[in-house]
Amino acid sequence: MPGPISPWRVTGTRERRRELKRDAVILAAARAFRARGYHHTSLDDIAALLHVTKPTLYYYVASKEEMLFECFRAGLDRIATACSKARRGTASGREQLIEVVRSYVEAITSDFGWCMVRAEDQDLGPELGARIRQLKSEIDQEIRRLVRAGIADGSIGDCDPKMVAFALAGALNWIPHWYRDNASLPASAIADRFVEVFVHGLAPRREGALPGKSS
Amino acid sequence: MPGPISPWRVTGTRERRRELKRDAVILAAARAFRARGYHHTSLDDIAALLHVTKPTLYYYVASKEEMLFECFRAGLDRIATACSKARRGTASGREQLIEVVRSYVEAITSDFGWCMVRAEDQDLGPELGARIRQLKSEIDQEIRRLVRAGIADGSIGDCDPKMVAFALAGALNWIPHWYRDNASLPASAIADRFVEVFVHGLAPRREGALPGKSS
Amino acid sequence: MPGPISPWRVTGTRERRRELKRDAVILAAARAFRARGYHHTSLDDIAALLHVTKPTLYYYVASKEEMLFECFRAGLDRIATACSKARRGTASGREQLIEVVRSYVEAITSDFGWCMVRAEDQDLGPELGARIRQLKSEIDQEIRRLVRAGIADGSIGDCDPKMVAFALAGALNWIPHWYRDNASLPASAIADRFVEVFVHGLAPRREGALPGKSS
Amino acid sequence: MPGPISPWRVTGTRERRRELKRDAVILAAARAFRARGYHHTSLDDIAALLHVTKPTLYYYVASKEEMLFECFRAGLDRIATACSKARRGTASGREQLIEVVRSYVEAITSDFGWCMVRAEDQDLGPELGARIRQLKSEIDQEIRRLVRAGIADGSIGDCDPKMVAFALAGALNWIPHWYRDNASLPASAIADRFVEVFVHGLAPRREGALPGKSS
DNA sequence: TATGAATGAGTATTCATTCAT
DNA sequence: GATGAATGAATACTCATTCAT
Repeated sequence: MPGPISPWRVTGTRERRRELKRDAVILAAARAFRARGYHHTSLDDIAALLHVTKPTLYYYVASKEEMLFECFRAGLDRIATACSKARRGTASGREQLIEVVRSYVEAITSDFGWCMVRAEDQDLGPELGARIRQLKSEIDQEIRRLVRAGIADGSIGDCDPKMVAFALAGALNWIPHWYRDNASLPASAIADRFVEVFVHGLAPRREGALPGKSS
Repeated sequence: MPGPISPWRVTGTRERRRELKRDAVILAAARAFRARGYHHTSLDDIAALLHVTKPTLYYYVASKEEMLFECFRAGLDRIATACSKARRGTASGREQLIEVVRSYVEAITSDFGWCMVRAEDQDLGPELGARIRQLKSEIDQEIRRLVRAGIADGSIGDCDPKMVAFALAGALNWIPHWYRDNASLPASAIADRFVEVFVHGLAPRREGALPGKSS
Repeated sequence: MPGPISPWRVTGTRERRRELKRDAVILAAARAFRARGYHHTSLDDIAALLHVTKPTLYYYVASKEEMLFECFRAGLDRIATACSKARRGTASGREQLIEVVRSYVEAITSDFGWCMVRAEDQDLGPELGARIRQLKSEIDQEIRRLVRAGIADGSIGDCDPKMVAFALAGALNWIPHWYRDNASLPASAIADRFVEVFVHGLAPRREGALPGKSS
Repeated sequence: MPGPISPWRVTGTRERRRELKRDAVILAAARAFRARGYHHTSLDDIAALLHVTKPTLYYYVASKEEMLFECFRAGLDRIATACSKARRGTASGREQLIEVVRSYVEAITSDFGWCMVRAEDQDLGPELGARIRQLKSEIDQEIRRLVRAGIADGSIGDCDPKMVAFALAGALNWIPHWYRDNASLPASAIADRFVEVFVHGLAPRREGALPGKSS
């Protein structure tokens, strides 16, 4: 996943080349932000990662703020996609929720995961800040919806959907705080453990208890 | 909890007054950081909150970094206290863990909660940064220990203590992201819901299942 | 020697232009330091001299300290060059020493003379401070060497080379304290007088020795 | 000469006690300035040397500037005294000049020597700055006068009194740059060497020449 | 006398951003 | 497309100085 990211010197249609480079800028930004934090990352740092000079960045991006926004969005989009994909299925609310968790873990361990949860929307102006908050809210609502669906179809026990969504999202969003690319469990294993906890809880399961689908 | 915080013009022994003022500086910093973010808070902002001039802050604190450190510490100390208090009991691992969760929620919804989890230790020099990381690690270890104790005494089912600790801490640490002093459930209620989820999971409980302590 | 020093708006290769501008920054700093003293000179002052804004200075120089260092070095280099040039000759030790004095006076009446002797190496960090002290020491050693050479070849009478070097260097280094570009003797005349004093002393020269009324 | 300098806790008439303390403040300042440089010495530093707090200093001295002024003056006074003392004698100009040199060396190796020559009158306001410049000028004039007297009475050869005064003062004033209390020759020995150089010059003395008082 | 507390004024440094080339 | 050069704005920190007690 790391590797060289500078597509300067690349071929394709003008349009395509430009797009590739812009993506590379965003990705480099995401990595730098993750490594040093947004405020401790200067545009020079990012430019250096791309073997380019600072003003060049402005050819692809309007401002540092926009970089952050795009990083946010890249991360949030993955989650949102995960959510809507899960919803298209016909499985029970619980099964759909589990599916979302799996995709969520996958997404949040990516390069953009850090930005998604650690970057502060304080750093975005009111305009972009509002858009990000909107995206975050949609994901939140989606999770609550799934919980409610589960309660409705009997696959989830009685609970407070809002708090459950907060607890679940919190556990997932916290991953970038401790996840290390090379030193942590693979995303799928993390997801397994999380599903286990959230589905069955910590209380010991008694004989003949729920035939959960824990892997 | 908010209210006036400036103890300028207050009485008491010199020692005591100085201590009060220093605490007020830290608290004002914590609130400002929570409201605007660390990097968007200037010392002038904090000074203004206290109706004092900037250099006065330096009379009580060595640097902006030290302010952040003290905020960190104020929050972490509460959690650490909660942990060690819980451990002193003779209850089962699970009961102790639940107790920690309750105190944790109480602590993290305080003014210092935000700093504790959102402030980046990137902003601390190597010296102070290391100390914070140490404190955080201790809390993490403590939680894992309780999980293991619960597994050992049978009050907690088989699980991966490390991942469980991450999930639990994540859910708890995420609280400052959504908690609003006046608009959210009271801390005790949040704790109840969280305990419910983490102890019993989302799967519907079968008749006559665990006699949990759900409220 | 004063004259306009801002090469902003000048031509040449990019490399060359940059070099010229950096030199201009150093020179402007030297003049400002000489006029107002290091600590009373703000970067704004220097920037104003160059009709440039403050951050521009940082494009050419890393810090105010570096400016001072370069001023130091510019002056010391001239002296060092004078010393080594003199030594290459085959003249007697005394003649070489006299040659050094002439070049020394020339150098120390330059714009950088003041920095060389009046700026305190206290103002340089340990790193740069050490380098400056090293350069100063080399010049000192060089002068002592010439004195010793003179004693050896008989062109200089018996004396304490170290103290002679101190006396000589002191007289020369003091020049910036009283020298005024427009109001003092030209450098060569100053050198003549100094050579006269140091070579023959104050005692009247006469056929058959002085009827000194030595105590 | 170093030793403890704080006379707080001392007896005597009120007047006398105050005077002693003021002197101690000036001396502490002189030492601090010599050790760290004027601009790198804070009033806290000086107060600490005296085991006193900063505002206390203001009870004895009007400002940091005044401290510097008094240090200047303390040094210059010693020189001036040396000059006028020498002049009272009936010896030849040369002998009087030699006497001045001896006293000068004695004075300039004192704690105040550094301030006298290294402190910049830039740091004094126009008022005090002018007074210092006046004092310095008087000493300069005095030396020139002695040189002229020597020329007149035949004890000094033909020369440019102004340049000779500059050379001589330079050599003497430079002493604080290299003099170390514990590691250099004693003042009297330094004076001997300097007198030797300035009286007889570096040129080897011819047979039967001056029966100088070389050590 | 001495001090704890407070402050006003000043300054080096950083960095996102712009623009002529 | 890309860059060298320049800048405006912002901010942490220092310190001499004052004053009520």
